[in-house]
Amino acid sequence: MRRNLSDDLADRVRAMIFDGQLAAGVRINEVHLALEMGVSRTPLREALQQLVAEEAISSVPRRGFFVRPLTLQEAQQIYPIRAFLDPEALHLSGIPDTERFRELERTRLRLEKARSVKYAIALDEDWHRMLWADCPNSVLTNLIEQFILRTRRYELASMGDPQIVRSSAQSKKQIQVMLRRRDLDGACRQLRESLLHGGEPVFAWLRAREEQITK
Amino acid sequence: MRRNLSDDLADRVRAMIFDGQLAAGVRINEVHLALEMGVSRTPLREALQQLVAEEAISSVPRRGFFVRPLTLQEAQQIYPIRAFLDPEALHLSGIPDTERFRELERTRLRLEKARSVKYAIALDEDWHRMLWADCPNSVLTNLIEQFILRTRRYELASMGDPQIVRSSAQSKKQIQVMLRRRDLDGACRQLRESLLHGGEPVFAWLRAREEQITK
DNA sequence: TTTTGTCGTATTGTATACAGTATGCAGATT
DNA sequence: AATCTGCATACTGTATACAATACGACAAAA
Repeated sequence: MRRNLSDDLADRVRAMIFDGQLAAGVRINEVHLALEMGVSRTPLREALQQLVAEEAISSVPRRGFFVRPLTLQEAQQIYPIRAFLDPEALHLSGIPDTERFRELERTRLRLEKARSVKYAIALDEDWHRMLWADCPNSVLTNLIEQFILRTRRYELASMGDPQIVRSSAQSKKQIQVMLRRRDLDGACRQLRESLLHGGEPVFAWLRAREEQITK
Repeated sequence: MRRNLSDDLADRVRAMIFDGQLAAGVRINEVHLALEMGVSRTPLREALQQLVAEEAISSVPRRGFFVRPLTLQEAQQIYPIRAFLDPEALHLSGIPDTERFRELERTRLRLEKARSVKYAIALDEDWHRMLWADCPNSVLTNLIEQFILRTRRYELASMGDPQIVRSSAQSKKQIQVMLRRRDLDGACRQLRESLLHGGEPVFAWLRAREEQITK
């Protein structure tokens, strides 16, 4: 099904935000950006509205669209939410089948060897998606996908080194072990812990940065 | 801060969907609707995109916008989500202060006496909002607000009688009692149960309706 | 009778034009 | 010097115009 220009634009602008081409906090000039992207303002505005719904940008009536800044406060609110969404989805998924176990392990190993940050983050996301791949509640999984986008932005910004992403490798292994033992509740608890602590490097980075700005 | 026309339109169209003026499943004719509302297509389309983000309508490229149908399947996915979002928010809010207790009780009493369905639903929503009024995680509360909109549509459609809304009155009372006893965890559990069962009348209505359609 | 193809029309997608408003600067006023 | 006021300008908000496409009706062929 062919998509609209607006949808493609949303992807492109999101990418520009994620890789810093559109810096956090800046005002988006619709005329400039439309010209730069070779489209008119109408579909661009529609794309920007989508990104507003994703909370990637904000809209101030009669002032324009702004790339939302990354704040410690927001990060500290987002990660705890994933910490109960993901386990809930895992719980509804049940114990993975053998095929899924293979995929989990394969992804985990690739993640250990990953060199680039972007790739490591993508693998980390994939690993998490596999945990609730069989979740029958698609409203819930769509919700998690939304939050994956929101956390991705923070992780891309804060991780200068794939090392940090891999720091959660140990807990991944542990979760897989518990699942293999068919201890679903235990795995959920472990996943919750993992996600709660997973935000720490991001928080640290934000704290350091906010102190820099203050001084 | 003055809002844009698009935002007002979003409210108006949402209201038209909620009260059935725009029936579930129908295709939205942009030209007609824009004419009818006395505006041009541009801000109307922007409004419709907002409603797409709220999952009130869906968009099929080159075919148009459609009012999303109400399905048993979706209802059965939405209510369980609120059943863990709301308690989480209550948990983060902590025990309400005395002022909030008064508000809770006042709202609960009004709800018992409510005559119209719309009013009863509004009071029910307000009562729930008060439970997590002190929740510091605004990302979470915004999320719940989104889901309140989604459940509201189902409740407005299914409840021909304020009686049904009041059916959860007993558990409200119980939750308040537990909070007064400063048993936060107990109240959260009770709230979870209440929300899980709260969907039942809606499910029953949808089941009955879907059978009607099938036969 | 069914199917397929073509054409006209209605409708969405995109571009452009116009209107209204926020912003910054120059000069005036205290 | 500081603040205010008016104006020019750049930008967003909305309307309109144009392009592309989906859909239905009708006709021709199997």
